[in-house]
Amino acid sequence: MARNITIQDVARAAGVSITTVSRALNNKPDVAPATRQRILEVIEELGYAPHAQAQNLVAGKSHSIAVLFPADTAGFSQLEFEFFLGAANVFSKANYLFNLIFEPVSEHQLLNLYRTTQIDGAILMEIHLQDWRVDLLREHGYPFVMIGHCADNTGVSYVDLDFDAAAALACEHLLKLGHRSIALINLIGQVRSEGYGPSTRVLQGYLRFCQKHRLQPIAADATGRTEDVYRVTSELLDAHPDITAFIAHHGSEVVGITRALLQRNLKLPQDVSLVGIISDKTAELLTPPMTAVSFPAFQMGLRAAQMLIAKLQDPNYRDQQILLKPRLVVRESSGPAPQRA
Amino acid sequence: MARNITIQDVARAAGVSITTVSRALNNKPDVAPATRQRILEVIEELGYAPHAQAQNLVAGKSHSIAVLFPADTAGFSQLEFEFFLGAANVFSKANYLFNLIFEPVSEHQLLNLYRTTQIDGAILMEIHLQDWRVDLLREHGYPFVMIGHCADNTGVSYVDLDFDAAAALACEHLLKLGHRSIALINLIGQVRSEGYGPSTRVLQGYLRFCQKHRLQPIAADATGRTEDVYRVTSELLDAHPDITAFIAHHGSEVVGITRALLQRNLKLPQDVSLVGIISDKTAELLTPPMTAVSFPAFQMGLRAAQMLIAKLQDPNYRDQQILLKPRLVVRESSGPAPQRA
DNA sequence: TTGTATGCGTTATCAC
DNA sequence: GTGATAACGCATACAA
Repeated sequence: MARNITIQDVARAAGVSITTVSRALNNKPDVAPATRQRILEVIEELGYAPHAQAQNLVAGKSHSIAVLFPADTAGFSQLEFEFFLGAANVFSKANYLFNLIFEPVSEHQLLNLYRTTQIDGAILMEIHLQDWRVDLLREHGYPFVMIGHCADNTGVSYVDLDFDAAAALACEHLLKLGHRSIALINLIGQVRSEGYGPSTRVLQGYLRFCQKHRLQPIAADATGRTEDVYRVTSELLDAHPDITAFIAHHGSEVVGITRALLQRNLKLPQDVSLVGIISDKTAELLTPPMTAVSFPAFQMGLRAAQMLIAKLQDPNYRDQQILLKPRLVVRESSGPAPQRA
Repeated sequence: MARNITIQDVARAAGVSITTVSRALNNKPDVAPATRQRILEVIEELGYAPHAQAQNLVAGKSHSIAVLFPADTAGFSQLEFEFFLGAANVFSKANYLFNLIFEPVSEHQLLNLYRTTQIDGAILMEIHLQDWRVDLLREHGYPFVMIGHCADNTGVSYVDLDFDAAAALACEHLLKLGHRSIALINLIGQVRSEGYGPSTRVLQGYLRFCQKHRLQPIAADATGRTEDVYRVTSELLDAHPDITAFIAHHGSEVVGITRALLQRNLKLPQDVSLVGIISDKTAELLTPPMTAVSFPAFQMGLRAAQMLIAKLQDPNYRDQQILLKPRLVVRESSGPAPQRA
């Protein structure tokens, strides 16, 4: 691997100063057409490309952003991938490098990402109602955007799905089908611990719906681990034989739930209905295709990235807080409530 | 957001020169314990962290690598995510930034990633038998590692699954169960075009197996799009009513195949067996859980990253070419061949 | 043990 | 139009 060509080499070869090369490179005026032409030819010939780090050093920017997605290895899935695709799409077009950070970061590490100018901004995922990362970055004035939202969102931008409404939407669909014993398996994991936004809001929406329609709430927590979901589902079925429907908060729960149903010879959707909050892709992958509140992860990643770029580049940017209305897609995992004894 | 603290500020506050600060920072000898102590205190107090870009500029490195995964939006799935997780795991520990590039790059763009020192190295995915990216980088001597492998792999490092053997393994399992009309739906897409490594090798392994055991090969190509797979599957079933088993090259095919079976009221595994080459996670998500050759994506991402780091840091590094032996996990989508008329 | 001076590859500010 | 020259923040050879 040969030494990298520098602007010096180009200048020398073109018989001009580096200043002029720089000007030609950055499409500045005040360069004679003939000179510019010659310089561009030399650049082409030498295969020169400006040293990004040096440019960044002068500009005081890194042209690189990070997506902080602390991954509970149990919980990853199709969904997160769609977030990344959406975001990467935008960043690549805006000429930003897109860094993915799966490891949970410490306070120190998070600040240092900015201080060292490794990143210009960040997208935070897996947001909790009280999230120290948000408080920290807000306090220091470092640019970031959330996928998700906190209890207190003053002065920050975010895009999130309205999980409260999503739960209600799923319940409503089931209620219309005649279900009155609807169980919710909620997601609480290692990363997604107590106070994890979506879990809290799904539960809230569910409980509110039950209260409003005088249904008995039947809810339980589980991690994304299949065995755990399986166990919790089984316990619920034991304790509440009248259950005719389940709501699955997350794709990772589906296996455990269906396995528990299968073991009791309960069929979807004849004996039990199941409604999820998952991506369309995943919903269609399942058998039967799953009735679900669409999780528009690609769009959310896209929007978040756009917001971050605007925040970094537009001095007049005003924070946006986008709460997406949920949309239900009826497929084949839900049906009329069965008549039981 | 306050201006960043620099080594100058630290030097001033500690009453020493920047050289001494630099020494203390990098754990060099020749710093009086008392001085070092004082400097570290100042650093702590000021919240100083060295400017990564400036360090990189001096060092001539970027401490950042890219994973090039040209994503056919149709084809993404669980699998790819596991690659990333495995790789990111290694990079984060080695203190490298992990860039994900989904957009297909041009020759120019690829070279420029290195020339501009945006990256020190790359992991190439979606490798074709003849892959211009590989030729280009090899020719220029830029460090990279492949997940996958080409026809000609001289002088490069890679990790790949032995797809040829994987196909044979799947066939063998089916043959033992009495199946003699085994159909293969192979994957050819936009990104995964003609000459895509895994597709070619799966087909090869399949054809060889058929020849060896005097089975009639029944193969067809399909993109990852569900409708396409569905159509192809249906056509195969029409043309070959004797088919009792399918091999699915990739997770994205499963929906289309099962849908076609469902429509004909063919049940898994009683009427038809289905064996995939997919990640364990995906296999277990399906109903029935799918008999499959495990795709150890996490491990492959991990190994590739380790190889790349070694290549970047160890001057004596010798290229490794790792072809993983496939492993079959029998689940519930395969069973004895049915007796037909 | 510590400090001075130079260079990494750019861009920007000034002269010419 | 063009070219010296000083930054950007750091590491390092060399001096002291």
